[in-house]
Amino acid sequence: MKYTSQRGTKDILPSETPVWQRIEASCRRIFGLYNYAEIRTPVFEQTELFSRSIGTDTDIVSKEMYTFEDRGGRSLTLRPEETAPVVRACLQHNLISPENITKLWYMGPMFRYERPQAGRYRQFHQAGVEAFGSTDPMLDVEVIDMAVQLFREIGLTDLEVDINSVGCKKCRPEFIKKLTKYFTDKTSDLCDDCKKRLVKNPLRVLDCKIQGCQSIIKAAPAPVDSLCRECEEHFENVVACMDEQKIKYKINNRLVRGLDYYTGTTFEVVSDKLGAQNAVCGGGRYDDLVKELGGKPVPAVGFAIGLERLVGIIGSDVQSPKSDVVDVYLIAIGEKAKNIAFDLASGIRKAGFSADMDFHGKKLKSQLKLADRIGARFVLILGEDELNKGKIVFRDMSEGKQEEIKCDAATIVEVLEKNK
RNA sequence: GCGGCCAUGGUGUAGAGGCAACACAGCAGAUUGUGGAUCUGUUAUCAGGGGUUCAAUUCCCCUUGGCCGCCCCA
Repeated sequence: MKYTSQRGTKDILPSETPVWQRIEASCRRIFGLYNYAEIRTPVFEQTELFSRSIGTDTDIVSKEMYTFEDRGGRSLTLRPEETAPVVRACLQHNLISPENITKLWYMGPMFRYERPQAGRYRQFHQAGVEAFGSTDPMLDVEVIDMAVQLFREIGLTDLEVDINSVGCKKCRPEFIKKLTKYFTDKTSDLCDDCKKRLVKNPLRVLDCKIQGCQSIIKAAPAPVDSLCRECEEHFENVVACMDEQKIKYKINNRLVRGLDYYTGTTFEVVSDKLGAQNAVCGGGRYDDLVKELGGKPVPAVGFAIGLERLVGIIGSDVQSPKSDVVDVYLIAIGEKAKNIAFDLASGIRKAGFSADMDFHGKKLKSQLKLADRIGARFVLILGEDELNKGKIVFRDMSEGKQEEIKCDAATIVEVLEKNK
């Protein structure tokens, strides 16, 4: 094969689009129920927007961005995530302020240059929300609840919500200091990766799955124990509100996210049906990002859902919806009949019935076979005999009965309405 | 960026150092213009390049791609 889709990219074929459409419809519905409005931003932005917001030392920025120079010498990057572009758009169009709440949702392709594997692609799709303008813990819970409701609507069970707090600008540095101190005299017992992490991003050591490290991590200080008063109070309120709303969750004090802009609450929704990449949804608070990108300080919470992963979970346990059937299949024999059929098809469609016909000049038998295969409910047959009589055969495919009716669009539509 | 496994018709799979097999799908046909069943026929330079050999699709190497894992993330 000469041309194939590029590494890490995938065609979503007609057999799969119904699942996608269902998910997309659910997203629209649920986000709408919470009064979030859709926003669409370009797929590329100036590179600096991402390096500034996500953090220069993160994996995303240091090695996963699709960055290129355009003909005008600008450094552009295909968006690896959507939070920064949404903030940029909000600032550019004055959509947010500290005094008002702005609730937005988005859906679309993201790009990250990584080795593809289960649940990971170079072009993948996310649907997400961002709520600006309040530090209210209840807003955190609203956002989490929205994700939970969405998954429920889609019919997913046995998902787990993990939450944690990574602290703010004030208490996080303190915690990192504490953590580094705890690990320094134990470095030799840590795995090689963790030794690197300890220097690059000490928080990530908490996330290590290696057994040897686990035993050390167990006794390590947890972020929740080092929160400042505001962060602690905020987190307690989030948890209390989750309880009140009866949203099931697990406090996971090893949950650390890889994007620098997160502050306070972080959460993930994980599924055990996904293999190594088990998070379907990730999010949290980012109270400093708007200011860092040049706006007034406006706190925010949001999440992103990985649509491929969602499809990955659903694919197995939800029956794929039946493909749409066509109402009428027109069978014409001969050029003259074909012309008339073409015209009739157009009239039938105008009345709101779907119609299709043959473009191969096949025999009656083959055309009938085709009509059967595509699931046509009715077939119209126009051959020599009918043509001479000014009639057309109207055949009900499931009954196997047929009758001759007058060959004009109005009569056909009338009969269709009657048989609906 | 690193590691493991893999690469045969449209699809899913066999196969063996010397004629590439089977199933499904597709198309055509089984007496004139009637679908779903059955039967018949038909569909492959065995991913690309190099090497070993009288002979490679089979063995070896490289490349590319796929799947999975690490890292990280959705």
